[in-house]
Amino acid sequence: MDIRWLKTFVVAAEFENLRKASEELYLTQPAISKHIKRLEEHLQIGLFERSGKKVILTDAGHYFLPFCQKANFKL
Amino acid sequence: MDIRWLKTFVVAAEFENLRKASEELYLTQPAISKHIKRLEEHLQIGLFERSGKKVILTDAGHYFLPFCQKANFKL
DNA sequence: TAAAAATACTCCATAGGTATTTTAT
DNA sequence: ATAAAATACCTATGGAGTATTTTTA
Repeated sequence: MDIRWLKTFVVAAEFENLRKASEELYLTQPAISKHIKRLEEHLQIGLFERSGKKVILTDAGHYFLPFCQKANFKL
Repeated sequence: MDIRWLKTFVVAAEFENLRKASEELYLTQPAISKHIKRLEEHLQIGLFERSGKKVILTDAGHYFLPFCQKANFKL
């Protein structure tokens, strides 16, 4: 698992908007989608609820977020 | 950067022996060598001193190890 | 000379991109 | 209609393996 997936998750969760996250991280929107998807698969947890063009944190996502923020990814 | 590189570093550092680390992690010895090499490149820090068939932690490696052990890699 | 690490190579998986499609507003 | 996310496809990189070479103890 790539540590950058976590950074992507944090930014995406803070914006609750993948396109904005992609700009923040200098990546494309599809790249962000894939990071999130692979993180969810890896953890076997749904982090975002998709309802069309909205993306909102699930309960699990809310639980996981501060843990990731704290880790801070200085590596 | 793959989070498994860190796990590999911890095990390799504890054994100071890449072959043993490879057995512990169910990987091959060349795979371990590459993990370490890429982690060093990524961090731009030498973690092990190579003197032929010995592999010993550098000062930086000693400094970095407890940080990685603490992180624990539950993800 | 035996054992440990590094290197060369091959194969396959995945990261990231562009282009496109889907869908909710 | 517009804008956001997902999907399809492509290329390049990297991960892990086997086989081999290097090195020193």
